[in-house]
Amino acid sequence: MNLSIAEENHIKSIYKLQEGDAVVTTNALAYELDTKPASVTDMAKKLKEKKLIEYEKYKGITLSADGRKAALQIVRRHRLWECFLVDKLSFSWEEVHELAEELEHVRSEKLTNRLSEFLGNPVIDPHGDPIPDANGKLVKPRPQTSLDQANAKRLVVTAVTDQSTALLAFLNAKGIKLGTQLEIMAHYEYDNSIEIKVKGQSPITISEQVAKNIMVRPL
Amino acid sequence: MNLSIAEENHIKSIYKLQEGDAVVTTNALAYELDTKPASVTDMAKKLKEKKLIEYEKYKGITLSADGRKAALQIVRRHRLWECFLVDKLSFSWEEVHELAEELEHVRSEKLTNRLSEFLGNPVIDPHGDPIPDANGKLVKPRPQTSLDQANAKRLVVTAVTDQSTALLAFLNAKGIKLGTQLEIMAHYEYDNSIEIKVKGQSPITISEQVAKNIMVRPL
DNA sequence: TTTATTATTTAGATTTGTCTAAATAATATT
DNA sequence: AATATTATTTAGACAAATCTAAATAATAAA
Repeated sequence: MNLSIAEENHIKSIYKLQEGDAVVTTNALAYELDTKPASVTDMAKKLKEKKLIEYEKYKGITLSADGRKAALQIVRRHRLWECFLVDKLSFSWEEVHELAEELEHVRSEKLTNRLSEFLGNPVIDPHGDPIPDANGKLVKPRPQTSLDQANAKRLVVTAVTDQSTALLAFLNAKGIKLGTQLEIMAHYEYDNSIEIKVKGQSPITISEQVAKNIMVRPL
Repeated sequence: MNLSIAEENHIKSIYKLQEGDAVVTTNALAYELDTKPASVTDMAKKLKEKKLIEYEKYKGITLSADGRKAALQIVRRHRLWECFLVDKLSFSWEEVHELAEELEHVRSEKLTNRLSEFLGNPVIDPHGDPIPDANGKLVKPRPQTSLDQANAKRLVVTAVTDQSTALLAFLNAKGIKLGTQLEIMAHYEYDNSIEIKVKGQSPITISEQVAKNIMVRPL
């Protein structure tokens, strides 16, 4: 099955939005791909034709077994290239996504596998996300860590360990709750405070104590 | 100036066929790109519009200064990726061209320059062709060598040192003359004979003596 | 449960890159 | 020079991927 770049991008985004088995909505996919809902509908018909997704009018999209396999290959290539860029070419976290976005579309199993070998068959990428192996097997989903020792840049809040009203009030005031997406802007060694940016807001600084009680996982 | 993949491929092929300053013909370019003359005409109009080529109806194509600059960047990327594939991922000569053909279209100067650095800023690629530097400067064109010690796979005949009628008759019979494109299929250590394939013909074996008198350079 | 709102799809258009078939220009042959 | 051949261009068509505007379905609100 030979996929175009557009088809690959759709498959990849469906995989991302599914997060397991959820049904993906036309609008959500259009937003994710920075395109229009009408375009997504067009593509959905095509991908259904190719048996890569399950799709019925107005009922949303899920990947078929074949679609999931394809998605995992694309994700594998993307994350391996990110490793390459960071480990070998000294790029930093935040620069690599865009480049990997292009490199991932070079569809050669031999290249992919040799690249993986060259990198020492890494199992997580620089953002903390797991890299599927050649058969599409993923290592167990990355465990959550407390925000103060997260090593990925973009995170999502999964839990808050201290349930004190004081902390919850603070988090509430800052617009932080379960599922909130954060970006780590800086660590300040002096007091281990962390500057974070909540999606769509301006950056704020939080103390080590607060950070220790916020559980996160890489986005 | 943001070029599409199709535009880049045309620019690159024009550069290749120009070999310095020759005028490139619509048919030759179509053949090189495995496309149709009508398509080349269409693209020529577009590239002229973008001021990357000089082109007048029925008068053939040459690169403009800007076009040459663009071509050199593409060639640089292509050849660096070939180095990477051979030096780091242990691919062999003949496998890398196709892959580099795809990788070359990732247009990021930063990536290109870091890759070059990572490889030790090589000046020739695995086929013996020079790699333009970040400014588009090429090291002196690779010197011709005799066919028996050529280390690149695809070659073009540049001279024949022995002018004996016997040799010329032999070459003539085999369809080999100045400008003929050859491909080395195998070296036989036993008697240093070489199996070569003339473009469009079936492979033939030539003796060391003949090979010593055919001068070639990498294609 | 009717109405308003939001989500999704359809219909038809657009852009890019390509093609075929026919027309025209350039070149070679007689 | 007239004619044949080859090279190139034009005209019109097509597929892929996208879009806008309008129509329709699903969902939420009154």
